[in-house]
Amino acid sequence: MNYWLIKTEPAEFAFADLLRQPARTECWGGVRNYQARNFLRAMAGGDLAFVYHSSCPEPGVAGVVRIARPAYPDPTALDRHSAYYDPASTAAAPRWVAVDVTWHADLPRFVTLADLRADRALRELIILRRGNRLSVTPLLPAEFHRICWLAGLP
DNA sequence: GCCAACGTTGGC
DNA sequence: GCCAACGTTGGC
Repeated sequence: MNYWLIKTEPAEFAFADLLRQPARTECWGGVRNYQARNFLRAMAGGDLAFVYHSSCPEPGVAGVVRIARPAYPDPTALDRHSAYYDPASTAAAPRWVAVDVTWHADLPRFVTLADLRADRALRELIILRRGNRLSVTPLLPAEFHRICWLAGLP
């Protein structure tokens, strides 16, 4: 079991929007950074990930998803009408990947960015590093469980 | 391979 | 809107 943190802009797609998707499942694509892509590739079915809201009035951790389907070619990269279309990616040689994520748990408490920064146990969290921009990052099991605790999960 | 220019991210 | 930080691009 591996643990992850994935970013989204809630104005585009918020954690709560998962509840309105068929089977509470969404294709998580559009990642266009090689390091983040490699983390997507490293995900296994059943892994858990926090969904983090960024570029919004209250940045922070909003919920937990489970990886329902591991990496496959990102359909948005091949779709001419998608904002994430990449002409350098082809069906024969796909450059980008997506995973499917399924709703796993709501959080009793929204964990703000300030909460994360204030917690000494989370000092090494990748997204707290200066200048970090990765939209997909791994979490240590201890970090995952610490954030669960901050969120009021059992 | 270097590196300047440019674009993007994301908190504030 | 600002700006720091970083990734990518492309000329050389």
